[in-house]
Amino acid sequence: MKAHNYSRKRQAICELLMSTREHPSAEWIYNKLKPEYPDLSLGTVYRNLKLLESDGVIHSVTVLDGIERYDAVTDSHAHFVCRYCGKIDDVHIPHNFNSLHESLGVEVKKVPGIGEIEYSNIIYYGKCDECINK
Amino acid sequence: MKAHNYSRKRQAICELLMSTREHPSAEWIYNKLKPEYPDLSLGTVYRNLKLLESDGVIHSVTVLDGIERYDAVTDSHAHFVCRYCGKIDDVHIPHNFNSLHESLGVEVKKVPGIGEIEYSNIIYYGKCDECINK
DNA sequence: CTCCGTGCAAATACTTTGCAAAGCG
DNA sequence: CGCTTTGCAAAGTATTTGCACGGAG
Repeated sequence: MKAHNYSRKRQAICELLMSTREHPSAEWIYNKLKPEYPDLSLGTVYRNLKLLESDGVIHSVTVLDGIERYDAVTDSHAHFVCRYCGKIDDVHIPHNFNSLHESLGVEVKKVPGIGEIEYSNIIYYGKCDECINK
Repeated sequence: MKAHNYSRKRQAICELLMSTREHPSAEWIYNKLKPEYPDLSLGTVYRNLKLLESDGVIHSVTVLDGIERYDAVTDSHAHFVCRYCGKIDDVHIPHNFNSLHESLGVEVKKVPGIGEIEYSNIIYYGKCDECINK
C-alpha cells in the first residue's frame, strides 16, 4: 500500500491491455478503468497509450472506423476483424505462414528494391461466427 | 466534349488512383486534381472516395498518422510502409504466401472458431531503401 | 524543492454532412 | 422535370496539447 501514485494508472492501463483479448480503444480502457480510478481522464489514457506504444510495450493493431485499437500481446501478429460487429480476434498463424515470417517481428528482413522489413501486420477481414449465426 | 459533368470528377479521382502507385490520401488527390478542376472541393474528394470504396473499386490500404490511404490496384494485397518517410510501396507476394492466400480476395475462407475471411490485408513496416541511404 | 504524472479544457486535424445550386438524361 | 453531383462552410469526432496542480522522494 505504499507505492501510491507513481505510474499507478499507467500500470493499470498496461495490465488491462495484457489481460484482455478485446484489442481495446482508448475509450474502452477509460470506461473500464473509470470505476476503479474515478479521477481518471481520457487524456491520460491517450498519453499513456502513446507512451506505452513508443516503449514497445503495446502495439497499434489497426484503426477501425477511425478509432485506434491496441494490443499488448506480442507473439502473434495476425488478427481477424469482423466487418459486421467490429470485433477483433487473434488468429493462430498457420505453419507455412511461419516459414515466411519466422524471422520477422524483431529481426530485419530485406526486400529487394523496397527496403528492410522491421515488422509486419496481417489482418483478415470477414464475418465472425457470431455474426454468421445472426 | 459533350459529357460534361456527369461523374467527371469521380472519374478523374478513380483514374488518378489507378494510374499511381502512391497510395494517395484525400488531400493528395485534391492537390493533384485541383489544377485541372479548379472548382474541386475537398469534400467531393472524400465523398467520392467513400463511394468508390463501397463500390469495391478502391480499397483503404491503411490509416497512416491519422490519414487514410487508398489503392485501386486489386491483384496484390501486400504493402510496404516506410516508417521514416511514410512512403507506401506495393510488395510482390512470395510463393508460399500465395499458397495460403490463393483463394482469398474475393473468395471466402473459413477459420475454425473465428469466422469467414472475406479478404486480407498484409502490411510490412520498415525502412525503405531511400531512407536507408540517408 | 524538483520532477513526473495528471485533470481539465482548449486546440488540432481529418473527415463527414446539410443545403442550395447546377448538371445530366 | 427527377435524380445525381458538387461547393461551401459548418459540424463532428478522435486525438493531442498547454497549463497548473498534486504526490513522491
